[in-house]
Amino acid sequence: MKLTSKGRYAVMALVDLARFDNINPVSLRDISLRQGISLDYLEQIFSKLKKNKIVQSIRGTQGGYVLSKKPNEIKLTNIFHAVDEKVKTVQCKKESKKGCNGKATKCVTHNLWDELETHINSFFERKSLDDLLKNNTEQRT
Amino acid sequence: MKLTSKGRYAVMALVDLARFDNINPVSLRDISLRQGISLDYLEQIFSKLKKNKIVQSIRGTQGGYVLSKKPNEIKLTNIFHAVDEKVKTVQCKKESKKGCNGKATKCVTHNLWDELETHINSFFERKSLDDLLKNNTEQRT
DNA sequence: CTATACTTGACCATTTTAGTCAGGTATGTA
DNA sequence: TACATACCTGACTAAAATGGTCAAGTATAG
Repeated sequence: MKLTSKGRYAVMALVDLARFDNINPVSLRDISLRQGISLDYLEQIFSKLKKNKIVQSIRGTQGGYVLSKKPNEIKLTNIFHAVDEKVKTVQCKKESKKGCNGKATKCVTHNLWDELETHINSFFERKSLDDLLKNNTEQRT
Repeated sequence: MKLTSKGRYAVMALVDLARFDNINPVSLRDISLRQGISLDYLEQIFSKLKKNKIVQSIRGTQGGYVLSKKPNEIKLTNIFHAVDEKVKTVQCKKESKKGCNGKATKCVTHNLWDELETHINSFFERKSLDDLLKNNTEQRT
């Protein structure tokens, strides 16, 4: 089980954005430099964040991105969902009530993964961008 | 983030084992047939489980594997650890106190992933093979 | 002595990841 | 109006991880 860097980058970029977008729109180039993330990759990520209405874009010179909601309204769940970072625990398709792996019965672990998914998602559901902002400010020296 | 099938197979196989090993050692061939997991792949998995003293092997005709502890003493944590299924959240090396991604400061999300890891591990820590056995027995019709 | 079943290690196809590259298009400013 | 900035899109790709297979053993019960 692992968390991909796409999700991590998305969170890092949004924290960065949240810190500066009350002044001006923030360009991806700035985020790229500050966070050490490839510009081209950021563009892919922001394209998804935009589709999911987490950020808004402002084109042209001096353009950039701004959050489309307040930091405390943006849950990590929303971010991960936007960039397709999802907790995939089981392959067994949920639709097929019959069972998993072509067996007649549910595989013995089916319920386990369901529980796990719920457990993890509850964590992401609780955390908002705002929480991270605070946390980070405290840490700065 | 996803859970690989190696971890899932390991749990499935061990539940199977726990159900039958009080009678005879259970051969991988039987598990393979019952659970629909490739025999060759099972061998890889059991090699690791054995190294981590979760199962014992008995060679020869009528041989097979048995659990080396009681089901309630085998936590999911142990199983996942044995088959190298770990929750990898951050790439930033923990050793290098300096920071992540070559930055001078910790990346803003560093603590977040640590928290998440703890959160997930606590789930696996609570669950034992025994829990799954009960759960499964109840479900059988 | 032979069938069964564990043991080991090399190998491989496919998929996913983490990007890069090459073009655009829109728009504020000079 | 020109042009620099910055968003936008899609195709492409190297490297790693995944989910196995294959081959050649070794140990032991019967």
